[in-house]
Amino acid sequence: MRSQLARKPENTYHHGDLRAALIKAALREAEQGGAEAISIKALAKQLGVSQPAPYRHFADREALLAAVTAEAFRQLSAILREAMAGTSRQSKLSRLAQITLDFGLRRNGIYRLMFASRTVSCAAKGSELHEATRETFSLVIEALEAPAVGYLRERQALKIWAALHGVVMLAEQGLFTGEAAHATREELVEDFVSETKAALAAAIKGARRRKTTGP
Amino acid sequence: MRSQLARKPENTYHHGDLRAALIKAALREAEQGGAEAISIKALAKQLGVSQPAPYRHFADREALLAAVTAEAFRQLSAILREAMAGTSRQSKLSRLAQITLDFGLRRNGIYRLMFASRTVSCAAKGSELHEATRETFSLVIEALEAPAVGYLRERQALKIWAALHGVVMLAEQGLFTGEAAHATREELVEDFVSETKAALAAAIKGARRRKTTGP
DNA sequence: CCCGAATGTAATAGCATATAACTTAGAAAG
DNA sequence: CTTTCTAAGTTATATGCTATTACATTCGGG
Repeated sequence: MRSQLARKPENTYHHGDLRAALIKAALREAEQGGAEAISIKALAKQLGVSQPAPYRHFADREALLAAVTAEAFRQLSAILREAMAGTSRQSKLSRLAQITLDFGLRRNGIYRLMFASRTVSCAAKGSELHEATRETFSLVIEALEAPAVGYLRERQALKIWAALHGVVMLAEQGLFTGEAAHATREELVEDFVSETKAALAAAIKGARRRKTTGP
Repeated sequence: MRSQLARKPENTYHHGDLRAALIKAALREAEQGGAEAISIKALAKQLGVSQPAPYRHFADREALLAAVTAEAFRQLSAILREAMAGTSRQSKLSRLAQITLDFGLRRNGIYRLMFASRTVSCAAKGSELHEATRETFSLVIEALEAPAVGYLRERQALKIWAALHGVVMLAEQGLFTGEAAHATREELVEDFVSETKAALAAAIKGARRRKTTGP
């Protein structure tokens, strides 16, 4: 492995680490315009290499997009993990939710790349991208700290995760800026957080009862 | 205005209604591959006209996408409206939710065009597309039949609408097909539906109390 | 030191968007 | 009925992106 130089070290035939540089630059491009804003040609020009050079590292555009998307998921995971580290047990979920919302709105191009493209759904099971997405989701389950049976937690995790993405989506569409938006995105997210907690608590209670009194 | 013929009436210089035919054909293309699958050139070929012909009806590709997206929203509205017509007051919301989920999964290319592209968020306030999206959303509010103050209904409508789209998104990503998917998409949607109803009922109760006992 | 693999370049094919200049059909006015 | 104007379509072309092929260079291991 060579060191991860962001730029070509000037007048050298080889770039240093073109693969990493491509992903980094592509992420920057996608920041505004999403996947559509990622152009192999433009990236090559930016990095001072010839157009076909990127094809030495990625089979085609889709492969680059997949790698970029995986990197984006890892970044989100890192942000979430760090934020949740210094947070009390009971406010972990709220923090995860608000940070995801913020990420989805501020870095919306990236967000669309991650959740709204076909790239993800086409990712094979063992692929880098597939692993990255599952790892992010596992943080959601983690945030739902509770002495619950696995599948109860997973169900609530799925729900809060889904709700969260829905809010980002609608916010993007401008459904909150309308004349009759009597709730902020943050409020809605907080609603979902508390409903999730309540539902999980109720489910646990129900499960215990069934366990002690029999099925 | 000329009649809305789907195909070119053979050997005529003019098409008949190229604009409508383009939207129809584009919608068919997007069914599988989303917005990316829509190619002006390919559409022109399909309809038997020259490549630049579509530009007489749409300024550029974006404009065509916007029109197609608006049409998709109108179709969804029509489906929802029809389904809800013959449904009891209390199961309207559930029906709307399940039908939207089904639409999002079966016609996923179209769905991504509607909710996951930048086309919608860029739509100007008075535009055809903007109107179409707001009309669809108004059906959600309508489905939440309840003697509630407007903004209470709207808040819950936003929530269920968001949650719904999140479920579609995750389903697309394959988060339900994993080894540990202990809940179907339909079950999650039903969860959201009942939680929404409960939350709305609670909110109404709270509002009444504040009204009678003072703020 | 040399050879092979990895990585980059130049040239080019193919497809899509979009524009310009020209043509035709149809309708409206005289 | 003819003239004329406009909407709608055509051919030709410029530009930009993806991707492939054949060739060149660098680097590291034997």
